Amino acid sequence: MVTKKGSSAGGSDAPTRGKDTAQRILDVAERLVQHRGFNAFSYADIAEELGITKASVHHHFAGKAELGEALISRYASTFAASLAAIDDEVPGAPAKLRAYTCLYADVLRHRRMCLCGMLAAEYQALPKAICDAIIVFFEDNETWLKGVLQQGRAERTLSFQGAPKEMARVLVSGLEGAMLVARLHAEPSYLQAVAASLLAGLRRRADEV
Amino acid sequence: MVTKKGSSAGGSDAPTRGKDTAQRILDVAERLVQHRGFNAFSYADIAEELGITKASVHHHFAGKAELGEALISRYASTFAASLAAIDDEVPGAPAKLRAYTCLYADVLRHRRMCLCGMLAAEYQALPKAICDAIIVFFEDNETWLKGVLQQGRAERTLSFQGAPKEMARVLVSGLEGAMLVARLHAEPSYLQAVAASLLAGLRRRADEV
DNA sequence: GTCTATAGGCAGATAGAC
DNA sequence: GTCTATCTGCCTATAGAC
Repeated sequence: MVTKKGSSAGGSDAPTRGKDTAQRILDVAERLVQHRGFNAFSYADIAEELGITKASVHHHFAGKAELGEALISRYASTFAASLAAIDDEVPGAPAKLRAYTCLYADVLRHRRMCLCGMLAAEYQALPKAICDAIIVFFEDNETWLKGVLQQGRAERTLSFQGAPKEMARVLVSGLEGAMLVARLHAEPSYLQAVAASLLAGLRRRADEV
Repeated sequence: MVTKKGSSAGGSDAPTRGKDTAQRILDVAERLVQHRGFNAFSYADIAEELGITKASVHHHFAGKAELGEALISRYASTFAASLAAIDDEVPGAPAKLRAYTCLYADVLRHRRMCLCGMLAAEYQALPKAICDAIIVFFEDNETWLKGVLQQGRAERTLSFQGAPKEMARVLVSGLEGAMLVARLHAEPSYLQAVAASLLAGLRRRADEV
């Protein structure tokens, strides 16, 4: 069979061109997990969509647990890179928070749940290695947000009660929950509106209308 | 307290005494769904725990879809009764909101996710009838919260920017997301702290410390 | 790296005896 | 209402040819 390894740009929505098989498997598996959950997709689903066999999938990822680990590892890396990019390119705590909420909106764009939010729901039914990785993901998010919130307080561009750590948890919870509920609705603006309300609560008094 | 315990939501972990088999099946199934998700438990799990056979479970609930519908129906009824009890017994919008957050805390007590929050995650992998019921559950919650928020504005006991409907969505999202993330942590206070922060943002200026 | 073929198990579900 | 027995199908996973 002729393998088509064209040079088309690897967009995240038509992800099966111009990448090696392992990456294509991860692309499909990621979408399936984000849509249905880890326990509601199979190797057969992946194989059928890519036009290969289940055995080929096993060649790249020995078992479902290993596939799950690879999935969350890649997702966490991408997310961490996005946070680093915000740190580098976006000045000011309020703008950083807005950029952070946009990361969530991007994930939700195709009715996907946050991969780690989905896995968090299924936590008690997942392999141990995956559970550990989920916890690290949320700790990293909390830590990054805590830093931005501290920066905002120091810059006097953000105003909020309580510890930065607590407010970081409010933001993570609010955004993950908004994704969860938004997927039930037809309106794509659900998450954006909740995010805007959450951030509005962090504005300085002087900025309030 | 407002909680009307005795049947399901936030119920004990040994709910199998003094009830008929159908209710015991629902008790076990509910806990399994809240812990693992709808697609990560089986009739065999239920049968084994109750000391009966899979066939007996099928006698009471013909298929998994029907079981799921019964599950969400009972859960929504219990939740609606709790909201009605708050309306009847708790005066003042701020106290009503605190009582509302306690409903979530009760569910989380045994590391359970909100049944409908869990099903919301699995939305794209569930039977249609269940999907419809989930949407109604969240609409009802939003509507009830909107009413309380309107009351609080009228009473001048709550102060917040934006429409009550938007703020209702912030609260639902924040609490569901907090449950989702809290289950990863050892600390049982995670949800309580997030809930307190959310409600703190609704206090009147005069009430702020 | 991909395939065919298959193992071994568990899933949801049903028939019919008691 | 509960049981035993069974069906059918899908699941994860593996062996071995090409």
